[in-house]
Amino acid sequence: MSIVLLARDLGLSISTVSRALNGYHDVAPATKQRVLKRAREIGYRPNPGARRLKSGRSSLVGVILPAASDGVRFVDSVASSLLGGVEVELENGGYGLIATMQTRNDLEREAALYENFIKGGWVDALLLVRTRVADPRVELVRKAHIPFVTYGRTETAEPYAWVDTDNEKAFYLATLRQIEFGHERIALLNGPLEYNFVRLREKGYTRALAKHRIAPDRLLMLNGDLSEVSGYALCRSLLVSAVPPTAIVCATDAMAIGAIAACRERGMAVGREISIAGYGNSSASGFCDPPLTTIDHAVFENGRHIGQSLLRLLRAEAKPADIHYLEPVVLVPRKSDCQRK
Amino acid sequence: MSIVLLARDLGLSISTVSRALNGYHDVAPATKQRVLKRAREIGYRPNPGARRLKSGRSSLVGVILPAASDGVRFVDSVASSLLGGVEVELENGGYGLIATMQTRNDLEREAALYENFIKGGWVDALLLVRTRVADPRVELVRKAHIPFVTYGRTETAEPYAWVDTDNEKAFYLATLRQIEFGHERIALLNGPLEYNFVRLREKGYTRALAKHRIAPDRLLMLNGDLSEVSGYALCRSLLVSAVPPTAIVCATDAMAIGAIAACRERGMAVGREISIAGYGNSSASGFCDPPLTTIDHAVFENGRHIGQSLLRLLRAEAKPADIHYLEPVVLVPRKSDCQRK
DNA sequence: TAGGTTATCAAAAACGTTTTTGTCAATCAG
DNA sequence: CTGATTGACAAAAACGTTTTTGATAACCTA
Repeated sequence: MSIVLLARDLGLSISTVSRALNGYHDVAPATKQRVLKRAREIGYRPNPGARRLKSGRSSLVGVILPAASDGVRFVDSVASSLLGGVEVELENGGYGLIATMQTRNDLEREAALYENFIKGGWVDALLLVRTRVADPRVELVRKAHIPFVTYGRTETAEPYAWVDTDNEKAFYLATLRQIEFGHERIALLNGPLEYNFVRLREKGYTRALAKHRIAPDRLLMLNGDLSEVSGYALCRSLLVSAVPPTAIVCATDAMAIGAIAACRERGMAVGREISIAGYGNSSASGFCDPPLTTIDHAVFENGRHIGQSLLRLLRAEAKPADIHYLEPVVLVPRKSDCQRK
Repeated sequence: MSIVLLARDLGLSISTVSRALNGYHDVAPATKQRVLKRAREIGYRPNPGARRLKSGRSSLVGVILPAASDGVRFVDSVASSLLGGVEVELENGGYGLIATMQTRNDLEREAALYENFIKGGWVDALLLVRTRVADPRVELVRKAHIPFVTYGRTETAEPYAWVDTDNEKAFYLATLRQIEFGHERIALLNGPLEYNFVRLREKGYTRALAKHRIAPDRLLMLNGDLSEVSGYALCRSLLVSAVPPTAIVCATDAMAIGAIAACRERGMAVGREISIAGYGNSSASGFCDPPLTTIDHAVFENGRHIGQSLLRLLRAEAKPADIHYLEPVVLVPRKSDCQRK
């Protein structure tokens, strides 16, 4: 019974205190200041359950972090920066960010988890990460009539709010660089095809090839998970093939590091005899041997854009269809790729 | 008005429905089944705000994830596995896990954040990660009278519930291995001294030295953050010193990878001319050149222990003082360390 | 000066649960 | 057969807010 105590202490009614606290205009400026001051002194904190119950708002944005399975660990790669950026922006708008984990990743479980999270009424808006090409989550969330922003796009008819990194451009650039180095047999070590960013990276790759009239070779486009192990295994299989590639672009720095290990094992000098590029500009990428040519993308900035977008949606300042942001990428040239021998 | 709808539909009173749903014993088994069945059909979901408001329980455990600053990125390293383990166990007990981010890491902000999180009343229990030697958070949380478990220990008089990895043992083992290789000048690249695990790793290191009557050399015990950049910089400074070490044990695999890069730069063959070991058994550690000798610790298992401990605390099956678990570690020998030349 | 605005505050009704207390019949012990 | 116990349900009072509606006085306009 906290607000009544505060009201009694101030000699005011609960309603006036509530309205003062929530910045309504029908309370005298002097009283408002008095209430605010006393509330701070007394350490008054509105009960979020009660507030949520009455007003239907929780001032919280939610995100469900995908399971760490198959080497595709969202949390371990960019979550920290991304969510940091989101949080910073939301904080300005008076919102908080809560996350929960998705331990299993079968579809039924996933749907149930999202249902619970939304219907549970803990959050006012949602952030969807790791979007898939066909992603049932966006329909699910849309039906719940709760504002949401996706990090990464998906294939759906209805418009929705998204923020994404320019994956296609990234792989267009990386591939183009290899072509300019004189390479023609360029392999692509990519991730699981269900993810939308994987498709986009493939698209960028093929577009670069097409520009220079190089026929894409299906045998050079391999898909694994995004881990070092996978990069190692796929690269190995490439190297023993009849006509091995002279350059390899990888979906992640981790894969590239695995690929480098595979080359080393076969006695091939990466950055001299074979060309390798990664993606992500991970902290390790500058310290492997040779230092990895990679793509830098501003994850934190993406997070901030997401945060701003969520606020605009929550304040009804914009419609989902109006919110699209594509973060540019920049190629970081280092020593792992080279002129064709 | 959801439970009243359900009650009306069933021709029962709200109280009976509520008691049936919450498994009280004063409702006939037949009625209970009927209620449960209909509730599932109708898709009834108790409003968590209302429940929390009335009962004071939210069935949620919270964790605040530290900011990604100074290269010390908790989220990016172990959070995914750890929280996965926690979640899996909590789920069995009917609890959920929610996390929020700590974007700034000054002490006042931190205290305010924890205050809000607890007093806000969103969670029934707390998980504290990244414990420091003197950690104001445990006092803060204790005073709030909310059950909590720490991942990592801290120095405090009062007993508390903790789960930890055997950091001391890990560095005892890693250092011992170097000594057995014949090394005497063994450097330690460690993290920020404010963290408790950093102290413990130092302790393990000095204990191993002491066992073989090697005087610890302060000039060989360096502290940075836990990143590749830091490992690189610190190793570099060591190599140009008057009497460089012949072996280096590092607080993280990332630091070790940085250190390897520094050695390579100076033309020193790691694993032949100089001995380097890491910690964490990160996915990259097996693929660097040379593959890194490191320490494996079961993060997911730790998470499960934390989850179980939280449940025991929440059910008042145990006192905090009774909950202590030290996860064993295992050394993973690879090629980055070697006999002294 | 009379009637209508406006500014400032208060009363009271919700929001959807849980929990305490109460009711009524059926069962039991002696 | 009677008084006490138990089993199964219902009534109603909270929990701490927000919001709708009302009230009062002070201020305008004509």
